[in-house]
Amino acid sequence: MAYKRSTLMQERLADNRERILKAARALVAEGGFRQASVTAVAHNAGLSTGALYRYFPSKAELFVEVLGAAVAHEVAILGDIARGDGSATQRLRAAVESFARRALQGPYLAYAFIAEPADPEVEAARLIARAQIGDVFKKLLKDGIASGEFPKQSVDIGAACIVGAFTEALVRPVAPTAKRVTEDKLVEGIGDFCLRAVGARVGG
Amino acid sequence: MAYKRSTLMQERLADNRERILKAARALVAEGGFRQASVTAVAHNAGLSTGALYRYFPSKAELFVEVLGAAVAHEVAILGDIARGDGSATQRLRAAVESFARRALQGPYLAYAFIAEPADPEVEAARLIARAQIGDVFKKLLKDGIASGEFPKQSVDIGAACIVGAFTEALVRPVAPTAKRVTEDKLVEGIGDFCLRAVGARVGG
Amino acid sequence: MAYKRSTLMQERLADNRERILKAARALVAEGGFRQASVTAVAHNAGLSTGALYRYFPSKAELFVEVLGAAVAHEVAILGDIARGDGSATQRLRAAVESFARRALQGPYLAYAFIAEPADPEVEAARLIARAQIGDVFKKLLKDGIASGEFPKQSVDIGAACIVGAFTEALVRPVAPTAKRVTEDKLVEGIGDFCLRAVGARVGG
Amino acid sequence: MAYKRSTLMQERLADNRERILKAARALVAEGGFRQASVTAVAHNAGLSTGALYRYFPSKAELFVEVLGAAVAHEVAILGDIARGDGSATQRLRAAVESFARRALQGPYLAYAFIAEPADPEVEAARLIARAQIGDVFKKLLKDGIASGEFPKQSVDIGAACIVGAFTEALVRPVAPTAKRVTEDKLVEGIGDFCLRAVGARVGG
DNA sequence: CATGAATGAGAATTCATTCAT
DNA sequence: TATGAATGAATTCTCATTCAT
Repeated sequence: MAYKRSTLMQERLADNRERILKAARALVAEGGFRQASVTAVAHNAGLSTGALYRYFPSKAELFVEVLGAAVAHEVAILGDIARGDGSATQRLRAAVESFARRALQGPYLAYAFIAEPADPEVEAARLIARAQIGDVFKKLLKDGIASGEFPKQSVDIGAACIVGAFTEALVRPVAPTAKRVTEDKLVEGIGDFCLRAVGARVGG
Repeated sequence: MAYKRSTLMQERLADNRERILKAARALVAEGGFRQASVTAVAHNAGLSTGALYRYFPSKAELFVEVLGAAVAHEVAILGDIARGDGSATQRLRAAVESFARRALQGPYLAYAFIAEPADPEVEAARLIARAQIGDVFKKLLKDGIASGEFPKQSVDIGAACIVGAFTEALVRPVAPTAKRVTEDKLVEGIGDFCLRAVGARVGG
Repeated sequence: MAYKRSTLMQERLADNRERILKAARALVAEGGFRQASVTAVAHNAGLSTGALYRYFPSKAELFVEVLGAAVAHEVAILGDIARGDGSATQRLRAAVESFARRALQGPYLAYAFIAEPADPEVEAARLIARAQIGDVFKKLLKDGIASGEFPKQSVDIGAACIVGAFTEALVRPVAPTAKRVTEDKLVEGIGDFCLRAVGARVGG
Repeated sequence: MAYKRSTLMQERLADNRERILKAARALVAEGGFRQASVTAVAHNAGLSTGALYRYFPSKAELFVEVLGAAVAHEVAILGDIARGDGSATQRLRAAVESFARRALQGPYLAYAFIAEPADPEVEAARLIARAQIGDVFKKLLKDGIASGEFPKQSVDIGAACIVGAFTEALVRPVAPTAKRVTEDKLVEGIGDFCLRAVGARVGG
C-alpha cells in the first residue's frame, strides 16, 4: 500500500528485532538453549511465532546474532580497555576483571561461550566469538612482550588459556559449596592468575 | 538344567556394553549430545534401540557413565602423576602436558567437559567430573605452596583456572587456521602458561 | 495491530477441543483406553498429533477431563432428581432409571466407570467420579431412612452397592445372548432391584 | 530323544504351568495387567521368558486361563454353597458373604473382574467369567422364587446386579477415608443389601 | 528342551516451521 | 502485515515375541 515505509514503522521494526534478540539472550542466560524455543522467544518479545520469522529466517541465524551481539558488546568494552592508558600489566588485569565482573552479574555471556550449540551454524559463530575475545588478549600479550613486561611466549596459546581460565573459573568454580569465595576475591584471584600466567610481576 | 552360558556369550554381552559406550563416546565427540540420540548410539553399536535398554536404564545414565568412565581414567593417570616423585613444579607440568597430549589424540574428553548436557542428571555428573579433575590440581597447588615453590594463592580458583585454561586451549585454539602450531609447541605452551600462572619459576 | 480473531476462528478452536473430547470419549467407549492412543484420538478428531497438545497438556489430563465431563453431566442430572419433589422412594427409582436410560443410549460412561485406567492421574479421577455418583445415592438413602421409608442401614455400603449394581447390569448383563431383555424391562428391573435392596416397599 | 516322557518330567511340566499361572495371578492382584508383563511373570515363576511360551502360546491366552482358573475356583465354592442345605435366603447370604470374605483377603479376583483387559481375547473370557458367577446367583434366585421366599422378578437382571453390587462395594467403597467400616460390618452390609434386593425378609 | 538377548513396532511428547485467515 | 494453530518428523522408552546357543 504505502510506497514509502514511514520512519515510525521502521523504528517499530527495529524495535521488534531488538526485542527478539533481548528475549533470546535472556532465555539462554536463564536456562540454556534448551529453554529458548522459538515460541518462548517470540512470546517473551511480545510477538507471535510467525512474526519472528519476519525478522530472522531461522532459529539458528537468530542465535548466531544473539551470540554475535553479546560478543560485539564485550569486545567493544575490552577493546577500549586494551587500547587505553597504563601498562600492559594494568590493562590486562583491568580487562580480565572487567569481564569477570560483568559475567558474575549476568552470567549469560560466559554461559553462551561454553554452551553446546543447537546447530552447526551456531557452533561456527561460537568459534568466531571466542576468537574475537581471544584477539583482545592477544593484543595485550603482544603489548606486554614488546614493552618487556612479559617474557616471550606464544600469544595464541596464552590468549586461549586466558579465555578458558576465566570462563571456567567464573562458570564452575571448583569446590562450589565449601568456602564460598566473595565476588571480590574471585575476581582478584582470577586477575592474579592471569597476570602470573603471562609472566607479569604481580603483587609481592 | 539351565544351559551354561558360554564364554563366548559372556564376551558378547560385555562387548555390547562396551560397544554402546564407545559408540556414545564417539557420537558425542563428533557432534555433541544432539547427535547422540539413543537410536544413533544403538545403531552405531550394531544393536537395536531396545537392546540398548538392556544395558542402560536410560539415556541419561548411559551418558553419565560415558562421562564417568572418561574422567575416572583421566583422574587415575593424573593422580598417579600428582602423587609421583619430583618437585610440585615438575609434577604440575607433567600432569598438564599428559592431559593435553591425550586430549589432542582423542578430543572427546575435553569436549565432554564443555558440552552442554541434555539432562540434569548428566549435568550433575559433569560438575563432579570437573571437580575431580580440579582436585588433582588443587593438591599440586597445595604441595607447591607448602614447599615454597609457588607463592601463596587461592588453590580453589587456581585449580579452576588451570582446568579452564587447558580445556579451552585444547578444544578451541584461538586462530585455528593461521599458523597451525605443532602439537609439541601447543602442549609445551600450555604447560608454560600454567606454571607461570601458579607462580612457578619457569625456564627463561 | 493484532488481527482481530474472527468469531469463526474462535468457534473453530472451541470445536477442536470439543472434537478431541468427543473422539476420546468414542474411542474409550469402543475399545477402552488401549484403543484410545493419542494419535488415534487426534486423527479421529481430524487433527495432527501435535495439535492435540495445544488443547491438552498430556494424555492423562485429556482423559481426566473426558471422565470429569461425563460425570459432571451425570451428577448434575442425578442431583436435580435427588433434590426434586416426591418421596425418597420415587426419587431413588427416578435417579436409577434416569442413569440407566442414558447409559444404555451411549454406554461409554458406564464403561469409563469400570475401565482400568492407563494412568494414576486418571485412576484418581475415576475414584472421585464414582464417589460423586455414590454421594447422590447416599443422600437419597439418608432421606429415605429419615422419612421412615427405608429401614436403618449403612448408607455408605448401600450407595456403593447401588452404583455397582446398575453399572454391572448395564454394561454386562448376564446371559447376553439368550432372551434379550427389552430396554424398558431392564431399566425397570434395575430400579426394582435397587428399591428392594434399600428396603423400600416396591410394587407387588 | 526319550520316546516316552517320564512321569517325573510330566510333573515338572505341570508344575511349571502351575507356577506360571500363580505368578501371573499374583502380579495382576498386585498391580493390574499393566504390571504383569510376560517377562515379570516368567521371572516370578522361576522361568525364562522363552520357556513361558512353551506353556502358553501368547500373553492373552495365559491371562484367559488365569481368569478362568480363578473363576472356576470361585464358582466351585459358590456352587457348593448354592447346592447346599438351608433356605435360598440362607444360601444366598452365605454365598455373597463367602465371596466377599475371600475378595477382601486377596482382592485380586474382584480386581480381575473389573479390570480392563489388555486384549479382546481376555475381554471375552471376562464376560464368560462374570456370567458364570452370575449363573450361581441366578440359580439361587430361581430357588428362592420357587420356594416363595423371594417375590417374582427377573433373575437375569437380579444376578447381574448382585455381582455388580458386591464387586463395587468390595473394590471401591464410597467414602473410603471416613468411617472405615470393619470387615465384618462390610460383609454383613453387603449381604443385607443383596437379600433385601431380592426381596428376602431380612433382619427386622 | 531351556535360556534370555535381541528385535522392532508403537507409545507419548516436543518443536521448528508454515500458512490460512 | 501479523497471527498462532497446525503440522509432522524426531525423540525417548516399552514390551510381546523370537531364535541362536
